[in-house]
Parts: sequence; C-alpha cells; structure tokens
Amino acid sequence: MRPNLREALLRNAVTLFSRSGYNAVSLRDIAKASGANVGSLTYHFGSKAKLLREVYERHTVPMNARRRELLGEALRISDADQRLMAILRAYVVPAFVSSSEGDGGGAEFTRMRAVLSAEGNPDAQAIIADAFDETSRAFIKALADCVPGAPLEGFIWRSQFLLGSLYYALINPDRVTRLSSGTVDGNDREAAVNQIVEASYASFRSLGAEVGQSTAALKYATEEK
Amino acid sequence: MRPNLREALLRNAVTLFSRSGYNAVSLRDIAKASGANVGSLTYHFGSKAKLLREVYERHTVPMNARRRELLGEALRISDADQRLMAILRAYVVPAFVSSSEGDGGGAEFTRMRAVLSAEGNPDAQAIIADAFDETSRAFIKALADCVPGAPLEGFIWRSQFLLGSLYYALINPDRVTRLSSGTVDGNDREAAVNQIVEASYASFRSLGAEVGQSTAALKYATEEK
DNA sequence: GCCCAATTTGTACAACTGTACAAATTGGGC
DNA sequence: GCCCAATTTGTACAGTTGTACAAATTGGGC
Repeated sequence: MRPNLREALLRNAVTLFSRSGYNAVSLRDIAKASGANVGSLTYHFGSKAKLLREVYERHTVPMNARRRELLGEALRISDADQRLMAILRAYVVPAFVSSSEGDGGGAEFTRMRAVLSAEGNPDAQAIIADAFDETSRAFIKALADCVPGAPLEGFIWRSQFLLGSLYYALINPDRVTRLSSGTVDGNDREAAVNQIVEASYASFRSLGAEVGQSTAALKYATEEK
Repeated sequence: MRPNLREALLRNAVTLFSRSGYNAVSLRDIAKASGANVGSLTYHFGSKAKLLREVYERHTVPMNARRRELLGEALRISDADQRLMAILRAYVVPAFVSSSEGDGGGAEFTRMRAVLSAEGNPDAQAIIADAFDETSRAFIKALADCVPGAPLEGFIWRSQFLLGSLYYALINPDRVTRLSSGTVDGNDREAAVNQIVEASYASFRSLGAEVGQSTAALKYATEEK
C-alpha cells in the first residue's frame, strides 16, 4: 500500500490535463507521473471520464464555497462602486489562489477548466454547466444591483468576457510577456488578478453611464451595424 | 479527379478542429467528412501538422490584412474616443466575419485558434506567435495613442483580455444563453461583437483616469462624480 | 505467524492513431 | 484512342489508446 496513491493520481491528473488537455493525456502518462501502474487508475476511478469527474468535484466545491463566502462579505459594502469592485475580486481571486491548502492550486484547476471547455469534451461540459452556473447567476445578480437600471444583457455578456479573460490569462500568459518585450510578466498572477478586476470593473460600471456625456463613441458603435 | 478535393479537405479540417480540437480529430474523420480516403490527406499535405499549418496560413493572411485595412481607416479619425472605438472594431470584426467570401468563415477559424491555443499544441503555438503578434503590436500602439499618458502595461493586459473574451464568446456561446434563461442569444455574433467592443472600450478608456491609485474604486472614492 | 481484504502490478485485448506506399483511377493533351 | 502525370484508393504497419482481469503484493487485526 502506497502512502496515498489515489491523491497523487488526482494531483497529477490536474497538472497534466491543465497542461495539454484531456485527449492528449493518456492514463499511462498520469500513472507514470505518479510512479504507478495503469491498472491503479482503473481500480481507483473506473474510467478516464470518472477520473475527470472526481477531479472536478474535488476542486469545484471548495472554490465555489470560497466564492460565495467572499461574495457574502462583499455584499455588506454599502457604497455601490466599492461593492462592485469587491464582488469582482470575490469571483476572480478563488480562481487564481489555492482554495484548500495543499491541493493542486486554484490556478492550475482553473486552467484545466479553461482547456477542457475549449476542447468541448462532452463530459466536462456537462459538469461545468452543473457546477458553476448557479454560482455565476448569484454573481450576476449581485453585480446588477451595483449598477441599477442597466440592461441585464450587458451583465451576462460581460460576465462571459470576465471568464474568458480569466481563462486566457491562465492559458497563454507568455503572450503578455512577449507582447511587452519582457517588460510585463504574464505569469505574475497577482498582477493578472488586479488587471482583470480593474478592467472588468470599468466595463461593468460603464453599463450605468449609457445615457450621459461622451456617448458619442457609443453611438458610433451601435449605428454601424 | 475531384472538383477540388483539396479545398474541401481544408474546409472540413477547420470545421472539425474548431469543434473538438486538434488531438481529438483524426485524419480519417476529416477524410470521411469530405467523402474521401485517408491517403488523400497525406498526399496533399504530407502530415497532420503540415495540414494544420496550411489551414492557418490560408486564413491568417486575409484576416490580418483586413484588420490592418480597417486599422488604417480607424487611424484617420481625429476624435480620440471615436478612434478608440473604431480601432477595437477593426480588431474584433475580422475575427467574427468571413474574411474572403466562400471560405470557412472568420468565426470558425477564430474558434479553431482559440481551441488550439488552449490545447497547447506546439505546432499551433509557434504559428500563432509568428503570425499574430506583429499585428497585435500595431493595434496596441494605436490603442495607446488614444489614451495618452496611461501605462503600457494596462494596454497589454487589456489586449489579452480582449482576445480572451473574443475566444470564449466563440467557444462557449451557449453559456450566455443558459445564464440568461434564453433571453440572450449567445450565438448572435453581431451582438457579441458589439458587446465585446463596448466592454473593452470602457476598460481601455478607464486607463486614462488612472493617476497612480492602486484600485479604481479608491480612485472613485476620492474623486468627485 | 497467519489471514484476508485492499491495493498494486502485469498483461492482454480490440480499437484507433498517423504514416507509408503500391495499385487503381482519372482526365486533359496529343 | 492512347499516354502519362496527377490524383485517389486500398491496405499494411507499428505505436498508442482505454479497459478488463488474473496474479502478485501489501499491511493491519487476530
């Protein structure tokens, strides 16, 4: 009996899946990375799809719990703009930071989610939908309350962009480094979190200013259809 | 001799790759979709990697050409805000709209790029870096000129988020439909383009208001509305 | 020390992969 | 009508995949 082979297998699965996707990683790759045999995977998890499901559930629960916890704190802020900012941080931070000490880390799992959602793996897609939409809805509602009177459609789309930004920052951090000729470190996750939060803060907040000054450019956009 | 089997193979390759990624699609899948034999693929392209490269080059050139064309038009706008908006459209629109009539369509190719970049395929990664960074740099420079005095770092990150938003909107449009309980159609690409442009317009424009404060909320708190 | 269930290993299997290449087919130029 | 190069097909190959299952190993309870 190994110390806890099962845990090691799960950890290495996240790492490898997040690096190369679901299809490109074989059960033998995971076994080899864990210093174990292929059979141990079928023994512990039954199938590759069930392994994936187990990985998901292992990280999903604490991450969403943390998000809701931080969301609760954020909702106690009375100032709408500061609350908006806090809500955004409550959504983004748990995706980048390790949720429970010692696991693979939130960023690695989030990156895995990003890769799997792109791959269009049917198993993953179903699990994502089940596990995350409820939380996303709660956040959208909270965000919408910060900018009263704005159309819901804008919040839905911007929450989509927020997730896409988050995913791509984890998938392709080197592009940031490359584009800046090394000036900016794309792998600096603290900077990434701050930039994402600030950028989406501006995009959400602008939903409220639909009828005001400097709408000239906005008009330009909607006219040109 | 077939009408133009070669073209059909390329078209179907984009479609299938964009749907399930590079690894999950076999040459036999592509051949079958084209009503042809596996051997025709090795004959025309030599290998799977070379096929991918050919697909890339086929779409990359006209898409970037279109982007630069629209960028040139945008740069003739004197008003900084309207120019900012036009530059963003010049970047986003060619990614969604078919570049040359009759090909697979810009959105399908862009979606393929998104999936491949997530999969971390080495071939694709190299091609992306070669082909797109130069154009991206030109856009970042143009954007930065619209918001003078703002730190370059912010433009780099926001261009990353713009690309991530764009990708994710194409990868997972159904999430938008689902989150809105069917009210918003995530597959409405015209709406997606407008939303992306408006959201990133706000995020880029907000860079100008920065005066060294760490968070926008703090800045807002100390400002007068 | 022995037992027995839990675990781990080893191996076999059919299906599928990308690639290679000989054979068959095609169709325009003469 | 025939030729010949271009194209398409068919098939074979070695390697990898997920899964199944018998055999070997482990280690705590007695």
